[in-house]
Amino acid sequence: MKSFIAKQYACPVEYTLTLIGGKWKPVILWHLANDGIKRYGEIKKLLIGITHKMLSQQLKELEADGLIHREEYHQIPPKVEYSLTDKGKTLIPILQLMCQWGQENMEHI
Amino acid sequence: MKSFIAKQYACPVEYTLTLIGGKWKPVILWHLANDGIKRYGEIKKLLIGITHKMLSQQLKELEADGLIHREEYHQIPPKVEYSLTDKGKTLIPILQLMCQWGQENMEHI
DNA sequence: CTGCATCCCTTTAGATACTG
DNA sequence: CAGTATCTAAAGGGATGCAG
Repeated sequence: MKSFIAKQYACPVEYTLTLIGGKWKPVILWHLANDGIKRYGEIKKLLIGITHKMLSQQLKELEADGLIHREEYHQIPPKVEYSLTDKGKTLIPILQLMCQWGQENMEHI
Repeated sequence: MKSFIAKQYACPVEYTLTLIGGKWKPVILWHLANDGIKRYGEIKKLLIGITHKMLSQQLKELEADGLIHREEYHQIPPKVEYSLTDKGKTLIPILQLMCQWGQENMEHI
């Protein structure tokens, strides 16, 4: 999942999934898509069960892939806000489709 | 990724990704969507680099999740054919969207 | 040809502690 | 409040051999 390493993809779907796949990334993107700008701490409260380390890591990767924007305010205490970039916003239809499909199918578990 | 274990999902997207996420599943589904019925060996030839173990595992999980159908012919040598179920076919739009998004964005790497 | 089991190594993620 | 580093436990995936 190290986005900066050159890699060969057999299929574009595989590439897309390296950017938005995984346990946390889609949920992070989903919240930013719905709520716009969010602070680090706010995101952490929304993602029940995520560890501090994981959230930092995921946000860092999403930023490196140009999907989210990181705005840092140099204050004490620090304050950092995250939001979707234009590229990130183009993923919303995909997230919506997956969300819809999940809702329609997961109830039969 | 053990699909038969009860699990809580914070978001339907997460559930969807446990079914179609990962390195191989979307590609397998993609090929079955395009070509219809395929034999085990044919799929293996299409997925460059996949190991024997991985393919068996992924196919088994996809079958357990009701996304693909497994038709076994009791012959010597054995012959097994795989195809999408109706449920599996409902995923095609999602795969198409992800494929399209990947094509439009991965060229800028 | 297709599938399962085992061994083993690599990768990933959780817990904890520390910095600005 | 936000982020980093380290250590460790657990999961993932490759290679190989055996079975129907």
